[in-house]
Amino acid sequence: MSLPHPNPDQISLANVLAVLGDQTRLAIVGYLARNEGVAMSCGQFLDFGSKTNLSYHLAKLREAGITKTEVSGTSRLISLRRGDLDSRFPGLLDSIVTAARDLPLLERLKDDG
Amino acid sequence: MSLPHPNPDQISLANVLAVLGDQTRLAIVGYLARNEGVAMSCGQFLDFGSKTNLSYHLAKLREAGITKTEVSGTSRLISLRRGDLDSRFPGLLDSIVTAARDLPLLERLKDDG
DNA sequence: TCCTTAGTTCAAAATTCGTTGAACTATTGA
DNA sequence: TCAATAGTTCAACGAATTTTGAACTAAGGA
Repeated sequence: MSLPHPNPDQISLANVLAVLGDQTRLAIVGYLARNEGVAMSCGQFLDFGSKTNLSYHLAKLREAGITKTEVSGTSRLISLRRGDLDSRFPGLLDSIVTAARDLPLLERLKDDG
Repeated sequence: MSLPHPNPDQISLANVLAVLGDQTRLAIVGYLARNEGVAMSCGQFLDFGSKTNLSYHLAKLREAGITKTEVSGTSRLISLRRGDLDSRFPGLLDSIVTAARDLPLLERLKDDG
């Protein structure tokens, strides 16, 4: 129930890379980056997999320190931990998100700019 | 015997991240980056694992397009494919190598600058 | 030619990962 | 209170990954 997040200094580079080395999670992060500022709930990602499956991938992202998950009523709001990632691994998130721009899975959700 | 390498356009972001999301391979890349220009053979990395195990990890790095392996007599010379990586994923390698600078495994080999 | 050095390949074992459905919790709204 | 919505947890399963030792290849030097 408590949704544990690692502290910034507990975020490990190898783990961040391993967690992002998966098509589904990379697509989720690409989508979050492209819509930074907009509140995202788990349901936004149903194109990427089943509800159960997304719960698994979103937990991996949270546990790696890549995303923040806030409980809001019956849903959860998911966002990138951009500040923490940028200060811990300068330039990493930007280079990944840029390179992920036209990944096949992401194309499915290209309804924005 | 032939040591196949992927073409630059065959290098996949998710695969690069997955392959680097491993302590041993990340340490190898960190060491290669720190000694760019110096010819490296597999034996340089024996501190990171057994001969067999290194052969496995070095093959993964080569197959992902991260390193180049050239046969030279009885040994192989390993180098980063920096140009290919930089043009395909700008900034990625630098941010990873910078962030990997003081990774525990790498400390073992800190005999250089 | 024979030995050594450098590294690969193979098969087996151990581990970890991704996906699934069924059952569950918690919040909201009627 | 009752039902619907949003998401989690659990156990199970197959697939992929890592690690290991034993056997192998290929080049170089004595």
